[in-house]
Amino acid sequence: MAKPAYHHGNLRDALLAAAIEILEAEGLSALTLRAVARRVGVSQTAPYRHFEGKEALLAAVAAEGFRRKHQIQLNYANAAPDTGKFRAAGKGYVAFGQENPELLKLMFGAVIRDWSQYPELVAASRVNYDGLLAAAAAALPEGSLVPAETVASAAWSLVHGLTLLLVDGQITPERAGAVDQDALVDQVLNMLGGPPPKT
Amino acid sequence: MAKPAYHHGNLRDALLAAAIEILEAEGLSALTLRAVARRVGVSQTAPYRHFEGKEALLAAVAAEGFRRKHQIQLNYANAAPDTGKFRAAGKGYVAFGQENPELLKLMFGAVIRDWSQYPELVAASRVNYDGLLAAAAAALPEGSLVPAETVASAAWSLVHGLTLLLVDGQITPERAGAVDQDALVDQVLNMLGGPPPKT
DNA sequence: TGTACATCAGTGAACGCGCGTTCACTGATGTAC
DNA sequence: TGTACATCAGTGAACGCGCGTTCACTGATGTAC
Repeated sequence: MAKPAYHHGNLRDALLAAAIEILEAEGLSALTLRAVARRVGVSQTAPYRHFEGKEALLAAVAAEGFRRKHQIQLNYANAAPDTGKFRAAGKGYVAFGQENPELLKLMFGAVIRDWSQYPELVAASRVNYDGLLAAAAAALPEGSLVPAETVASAAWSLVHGLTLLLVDGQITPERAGAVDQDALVDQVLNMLGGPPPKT
Repeated sequence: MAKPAYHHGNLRDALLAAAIEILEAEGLSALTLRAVARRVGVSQTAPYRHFEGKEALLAAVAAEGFRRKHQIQLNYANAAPDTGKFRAAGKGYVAFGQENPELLKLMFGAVIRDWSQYPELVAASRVNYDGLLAAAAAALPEGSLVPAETVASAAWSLVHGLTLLLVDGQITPERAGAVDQDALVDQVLNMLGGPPPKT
């Protein structure tokens, strides 16, 4: 295992992991096929054994991003009581975005032009979206006049925007009048669907 | 005016306009100094007379973006009655983003690493933010327990996220259970701060 | 009004670089018998 | 168990390309007298 074998054994996964590391450390413009190969310690043409080309690698990275994000949101929700699962999933979203801001932007940006070419990506994002919808439905008070789809879209928008504005430094605790970032996130989430509870 | 003079006369503005056109038509990766010069019909080194380098051009483009966005939001707010100005400014945000999605991402993305190097950019974004804060304060019911900063941050997050998810095709009227995009935006905006009014 | 000259905007050739992708190849693996 | 051979993962040289930036330059403008 120590010395590099001719056959890597798990090159595809290693390339994906390296790509995400480069993405977060140096940004999208530094994420090149050659840089990924370099980081794994393999020749610059080796990635073509596992990906059709650069865009296919990016699509696989994005799909992996959706899987990781979904898992984090599940973890957050599972750790919360029933009444707090929807909010907890939102906090998981923010947490994922703060650890992987560039990945999040790749997942939602227009870098991958035609998603239909990458079923793995479509599937991973679909699983994540279905989780959102189910959580929104479960969080609705019974007899609600608002459909779950609307709540889901609004919650998604709020959390997505908050995450991006936080990681880009546009919203800060200072600007938002909050003592720290946790309080900031709570205050913003409280604004969805009603005034904050009077404590 | 018809034939190209040796001195352009307004090259700086022409370069900015060309840069925005390229950005929206072909994306950030196509936005190169050479492409901008080409589009204006000037030698590839001419931009250096007006910008220190590529990043300075990008910063000027982002600043122009903030100015345009601010103006559109003002136009929307001015056309609305007092009670609807805050919401109208939000709709102006969405409208700007739909016409200039790549520009919006450049303005808020991490492409320009150190804003402090570009006072024009800091000033333009500041003006825009101050407008948000003032509109949020004006929209608060008297005696509100929620500070304007919190409302501003939540509204900004909601509208920013909605805009990006719309232009990236992640939220659609179909997914959100809305008849069309106007209705979708209204429904999502209604979710801020309380349940929708029973019509 | 005319001229000398400083200033400044734009030119065009050139540099070094890293990129995505292709190609013919070689080394390792696993299967048939 | 041993051997022949097909398969497949990874190699390394090479291609053409567009990029940001530099340099010495030239043409146009405007000001001093």
